Parts: sequence; C-alpha cells; structure tokens
Amino acid sequence: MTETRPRRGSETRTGILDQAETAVLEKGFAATSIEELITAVGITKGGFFYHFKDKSELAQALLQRYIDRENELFVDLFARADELNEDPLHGFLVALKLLAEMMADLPNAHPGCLVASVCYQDQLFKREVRDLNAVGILGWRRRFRTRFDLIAERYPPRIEVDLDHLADMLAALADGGIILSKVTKDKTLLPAQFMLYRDFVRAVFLGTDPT
Amino acid sequence: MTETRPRRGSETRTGILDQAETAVLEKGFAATSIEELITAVGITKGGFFYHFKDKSELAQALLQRYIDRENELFVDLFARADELNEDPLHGFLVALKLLAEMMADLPNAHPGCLVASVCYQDQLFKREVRDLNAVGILGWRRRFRTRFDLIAERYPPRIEVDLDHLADMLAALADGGIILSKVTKDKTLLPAQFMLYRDFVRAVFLGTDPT
DNA sequence: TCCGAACTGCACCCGTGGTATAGTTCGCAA
DNA sequence: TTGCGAACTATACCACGGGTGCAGTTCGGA
Repeated sequence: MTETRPRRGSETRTGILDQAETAVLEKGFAATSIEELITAVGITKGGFFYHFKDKSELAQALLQRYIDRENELFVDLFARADELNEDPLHGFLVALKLLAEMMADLPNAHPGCLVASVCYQDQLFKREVRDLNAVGILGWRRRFRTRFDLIAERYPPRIEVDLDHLADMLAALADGGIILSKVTKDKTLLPAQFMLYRDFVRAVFLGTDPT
Repeated sequence: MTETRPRRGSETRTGILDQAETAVLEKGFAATSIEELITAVGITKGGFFYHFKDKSELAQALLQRYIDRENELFVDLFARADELNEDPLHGFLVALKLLAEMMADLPNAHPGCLVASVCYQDQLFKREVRDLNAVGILGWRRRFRTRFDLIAERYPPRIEVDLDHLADMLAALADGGIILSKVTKDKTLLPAQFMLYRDFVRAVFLGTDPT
C-alpha cells in the first residue's frame, strides 16, 4: 500500500474543514482567516499549509465535502422512504415529510447552505469552484426529475408543469427557506416550506378533488 | 431652508452605494474593499469617510436603500396589476406574471439579493443591520398575507394551507431562484419559478378541475 | 466675504495571506 | 533496530491593503 499524499481522513484536516465550514457560514469566506482556523484547531500555520497549499484549495475541499455529504443524505433518505412505500409518488411524499422533520431543529441540523454562500461570493473563487457549485445544483435537478418521470407515468399530471422546473423548485425552496429561517430566526419556516411543496406536488399529480 | 447634514442625494454618495452594491453581490461584503470603491468612484479615502463614518455604516445604508427600492417596486407592481384586473386573485396572478417578465433578463434586472448576501455573512454586521434584514423579509410576508386574506374571502381555498407560509413561499422562491439562476447561469430559471408559484396559487384557490 | 459642505492628501498601524526553512515526533516497514 | 517519510512545530519575515485620523483645500451659495 503506497500511501503517499496526506491521508484524506487525517483528523487535523477534517478538523480544519469543520471549523472552516461553520466560520464560512457565519461570516463568509473572505472574512474567515486562516489564523482563526488554526488557533481553533490547535495547529500552526505550517500545519495548515501542509494540508492545503492555498486558501482557495480549502474552499474547494470544503464545497466538495459539502456536496458529497448532501448527496449521501438524499440517497439515504429516498432509500428509507421507498422502503416504507413502494409507490413512487407516495414514496416521494414520505421522503418530503422526512426531510421536513430532519430540518425541524434548525440551525443545529443545517446552519446554512454552502452552495448559497459560495454563490454570493463567487468572484472570490476560481472557475473550478464555481463549476463545482453548478454541478451540485444540477445534481438535485437530475435526482428529482427522474423521480417525477417515474411518478408521471403512473399519475398523469393534473396541472401542466415542466418537471425540470418542479425539480428545481425544491432546491430553490430549500435555499430560500434556509435564508428566511436564518434571517427571521424562525426554525419552523423551513420545514413548513417543504410541507407546502409537498402539497403542491400532491396537487400536481393527484388534483385537489375530494379524496 | 436649513440644509445642514450632507445631502443624502449627493452624487458621490449614491455613486459609492452603486459601486458597493454590485461589488458586494459579486464578492461579499468583507472582500469589498473601500479602496476599490473609491478608485471606481474617483474620490479619496477621506471622501469616503466623510459620507460613512464606518464600513458598517455603508452596509446599513446599502441594505436600507435596497429594501426601500424593493418596497417601491412591489407597491408599483400591484398598483399596475390591480388596474388591469380588479379581482384580487386575478390581479395577483397578473402581478406574478409581470414579476416573472421583469426578472426575465437576469442578471441585468437583478444581479442578486442583498438580503441573502447579508444573511450569509451576518456575523460581520451589528444587530442593527441584521434586524433591518429581518424587517425586510417580514415586510414581504405581511404584504402577501393581507392579499391572500382578501383572496380567500372570495375564493375559499381548495387546498388547506397556512396563508403566512404561502406568503413566505414567494420570498423563498425568489431568493432560492436567484441563487439557482446565478449558479447555473440560466436566466430562465427564476421567471420559471415565479410561474410555477403562480400555478400553485391558482390551484390553491381555484382547484385543478377543468377550467 | 465668509461659512460650511465636500472633499484631498498624507501618515499610521496592524492583520492577513503567503513563503521559507530548520527542526521534531511518531508509527510503520524492512 | 534502524530509518524513512508523514505530519507536523517553531520562527522569522514580507508585502499589501484595510481601517482610522486629521489637517488642509476647494468651492458654491447666503
């Protein structure tokens, strides 16, 4: 086993990333100093630059990790939901409910979206990082779009909507809802938006006629 | 006419604000240097600090101006829409369409939302600024909520939804849609979300039965 | 003529990102 | 047991730029 590069699992490295993530979500990337990170983690400057040749490399690693984690979370979520219900529509509705519940204890559960944070400081980053961000968003779309295709086969839409747009809507509501929650300090706001979206999806595929 | 304080309409002041707004939306507040602002506007450092005693005062003025403008825009929008249609629901639907059209040429029309930008760097600002931000959001809610109350009187909702949440949804979609648009560089995304929201509102108050 | 609004010009300090380099600890493999 | 390389520490240094303060200047209007 040749193990040349610094092991990605190094405790120090993840420690830096953890610290950086919370700091960036609070103050933004530019205002997050390397100094503050290393004192928090308990290392020296040399140690930092051993793991990241650049502040920009830190940004990239941060965003990559965030996107990967989010991915995992959704794969897991849908797996659980589909276990409970094999119908594609009702499985999705269950997943939305689970999602709303997970987000109930903001900001502990979700202190902010790094994608949004990067978006509002994108000129700080190289194209590489910005592209990574776009990939993250398009991943959401693809994931939900394929699900909607499945659903639409069984439940012909009662409202004529573009399914890509419907997929994007969930991402938009998530990002927007997080912002509203943070600004108003109202934890219930984000889950409420997910449940509203759920109502919409139900109306699209099942209509509003009496059950 | 006693004209003591620096005239708020001073060209220099608004010039600084204009420059700062675009810069902040691109790079964030911390990364926006005073130096870059004054060279762009063509003044010296002293000139800047004549208008703003502090960088933080600049932030406050920036956000205040942004919220005021947005307010004006919506008052105007609803006035126009209600001229075209006196029914509260259909007036609202018209307003949403107008809004979608206005946002069609992103990012020229709307390079970003300052409220969202501040949200993701809130630890940089004093409570005063953060509170200002919350007021901005709650303003949206109140505006749309009262409208929905009006609509609901005439059109009993076909889907049981909390009208405050329905009001918040528009703000969330706006902020979220802007983020998606910026990240994916797809101008059509934001207007599409507004139109989707419109479909939802219609379904809530009119149902999905054949027209 | 003179006052104050709206600046200019300049000097200052310190935090920060980044570089360099020499030395230290420690676990693992031969 | 040795030794090598990963993962650091310790220190020193630099250039830049952000934030601040203040004294002086321009200029239009009462």
